[in-house]
Amino acid sequence: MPPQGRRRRPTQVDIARHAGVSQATVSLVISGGAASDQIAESTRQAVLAAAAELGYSANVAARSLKGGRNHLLGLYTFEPVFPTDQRDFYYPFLLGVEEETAAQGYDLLLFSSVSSAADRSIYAGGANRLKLADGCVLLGRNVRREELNALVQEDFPFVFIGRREVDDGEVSYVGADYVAATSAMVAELHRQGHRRILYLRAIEDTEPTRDREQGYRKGLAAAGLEVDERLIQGLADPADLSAEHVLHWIGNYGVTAILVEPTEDNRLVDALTAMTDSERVRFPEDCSIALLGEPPSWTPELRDWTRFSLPRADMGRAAVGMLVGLLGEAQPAARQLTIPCTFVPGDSIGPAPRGGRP
Amino acid sequence: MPPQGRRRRPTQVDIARHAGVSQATVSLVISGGAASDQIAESTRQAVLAAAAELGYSANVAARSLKGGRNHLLGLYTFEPVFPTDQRDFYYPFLLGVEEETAAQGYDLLLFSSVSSAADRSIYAGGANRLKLADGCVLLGRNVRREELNALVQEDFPFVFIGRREVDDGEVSYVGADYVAATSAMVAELHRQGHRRILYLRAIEDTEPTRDREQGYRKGLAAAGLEVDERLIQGLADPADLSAEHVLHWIGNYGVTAILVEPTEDNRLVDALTAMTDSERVRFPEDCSIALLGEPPSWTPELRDWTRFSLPRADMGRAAVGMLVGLLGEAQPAARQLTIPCTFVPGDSIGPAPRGGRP
DNA sequence: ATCTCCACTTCATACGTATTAGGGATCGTG
DNA sequence: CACGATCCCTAATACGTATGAAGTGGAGAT
Repeated sequence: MPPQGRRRRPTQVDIARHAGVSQATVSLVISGGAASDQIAESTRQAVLAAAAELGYSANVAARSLKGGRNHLLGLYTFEPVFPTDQRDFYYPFLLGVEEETAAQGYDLLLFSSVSSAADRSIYAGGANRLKLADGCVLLGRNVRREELNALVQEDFPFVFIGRREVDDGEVSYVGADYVAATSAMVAELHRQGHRRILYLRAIEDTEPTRDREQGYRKGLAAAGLEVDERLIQGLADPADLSAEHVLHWIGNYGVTAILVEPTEDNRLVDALTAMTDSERVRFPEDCSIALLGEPPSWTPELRDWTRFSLPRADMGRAAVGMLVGLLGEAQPAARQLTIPCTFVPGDSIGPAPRGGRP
Repeated sequence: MPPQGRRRRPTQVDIARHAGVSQATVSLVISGGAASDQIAESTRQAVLAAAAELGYSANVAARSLKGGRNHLLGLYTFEPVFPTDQRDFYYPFLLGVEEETAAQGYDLLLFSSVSSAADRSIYAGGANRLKLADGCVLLGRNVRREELNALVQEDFPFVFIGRREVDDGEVSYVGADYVAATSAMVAELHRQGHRRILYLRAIEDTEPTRDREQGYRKGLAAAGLEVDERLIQGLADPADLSAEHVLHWIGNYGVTAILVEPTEDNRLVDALTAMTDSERVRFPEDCSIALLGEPPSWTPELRDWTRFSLPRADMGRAAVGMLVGLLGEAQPAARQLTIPCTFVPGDSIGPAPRGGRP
């Protein structure tokens, strides 16, 4: 006996019975594809009427099990986006993804059910949850490498927002051109007379960090400057950045400018603001400083730090466009797209101080 | 011949063959449920080893096909949320919905694939798209009544954010208490000496508007004031609100205070700002003014209008909680929940001018 | 009248998993 | 030795859809 509490949702079989045809006919009418013009108009109408009357809607699971498309794109983030202050950073990506998904005629499936950080796994419960969607956009800094590898091995169609690499195989991505942007930032500082430029990088060795370092070295080379490895400093937590640090670098290394890699949250900006407020070191009079990226949100009362900004919504849109492209191909090959960043002049860099160490 | 381009992912059958057991045994081991302690330890290990070696991951589609539920909650908005400036209004709802959805262990399906306003129908394509999800949260002001009716008839589980009524049957909703909030606003104005209070309502006769009007009448009654029907004015577009209007009301009707129903976009605030800038009428010196709700986003440089604000994220969370509750019931009955609004004092109301008409 | 052809519809099956009823050993017991 | 009991496993089936093959009936041709 079927459960009588919640009425079972109607299936194609129900419609078929109701309209006096076979389930196969219903399928042909509903999915409306190539073979559907084989159906007589009267039959088609009868089926549609029955479907409307019974309130039919296709079962996604069955459809995608069969191998067909269900017109869902997934969005999966490796970090929790919504509850934290990171959301200000990720929201523009989401916007772009959402917008383009709608424009392409897909619906968006937000993978978010995680009870704890440990559960934040694509393969939670032994299953690749992403497979519910036709393809997936991935996002986030703290990638689980083994999962990314597995995804590539399964060759599930996905596009990463941000450049990513895996050991074997290639990842499709839409990335920001950190190399060029960082290099340009070095060039600008060099133009203003700086010769001792410190690069403050994240500890983790992720692609975005590697790209910035590469841009730093490239920029120095282009300017004809030597790389002093002591000027590449790792910082576990940008909140640790203090006036003491900066004064030490100025005094001991002759540093006149600092490039800082920001985080997706507000820690870096908070640290900078604290430093400014302490008035122990002035930017850019004592030292120029520029951000290799853009903190989450920019409110007008915040200081206009020199930086470059990512076209986040554009990247989201481009990722969806690429994904839909991949889905259309029989033998999809990985694609890569790099989008330039925008230089934001700001007011935290200036000419190198004259009194610097020679 | 299997397609060699996209390699087929291993299934339980593959593992079974590999481990020399049956598919059923694999399923028992993998899903690990109640009956899995029936399996000999040696067999279990063999299966797990084979699964690991082949890189098995369960197929969600098949799993949820078998089970009926797919652990998806839908979010459908009757207005386009993302590309417009309305998004600032709807975003907090989305936040709450997303957060609670994740907390409840569901994924969120955003229905957004609409190419035109005409397509913005639940029943586009003759099928109820919402049914892709186990249940759905609905949102938006411009509801399609006939669709809402149909949804209720189908008894598809859904919760509306905002109070809604249908002709027959009951809608589950999480609404804001506009009646109490508006009534309280009237009381506050009365306390400050106002006797001639104009209510500027939306033209459309939706529940939120009706509730505000009810609160207005209730507030007047509680203050012992008569209702002058001329003081209830409809405004098709809040952008039409001008200094001329206000001066006319002050001069001809003796109005000393105005209550305005805001829109989800920035039109009302723009109109108010324009009026303030024109300096033809001053708030609150010439006339007090308060908003019956809250415009999309509040940036610090914006004037601090007196208003009340909706606990939008809370409403989103509550809606999801209610929906999950409904899904858990065998015979779900409609539920209603009303959440109080917060009074924001602001600076646009003050004591009634003395020189007003008696 | 028989055959062909065409337009339309149905049959049969596959997709991958969960589950229930039961089958085949092995063991203990009478 | 026969019989049930126990343990471990498998066969069979259902879930809802899509699709290539096969079938049906009627119109037209021979």
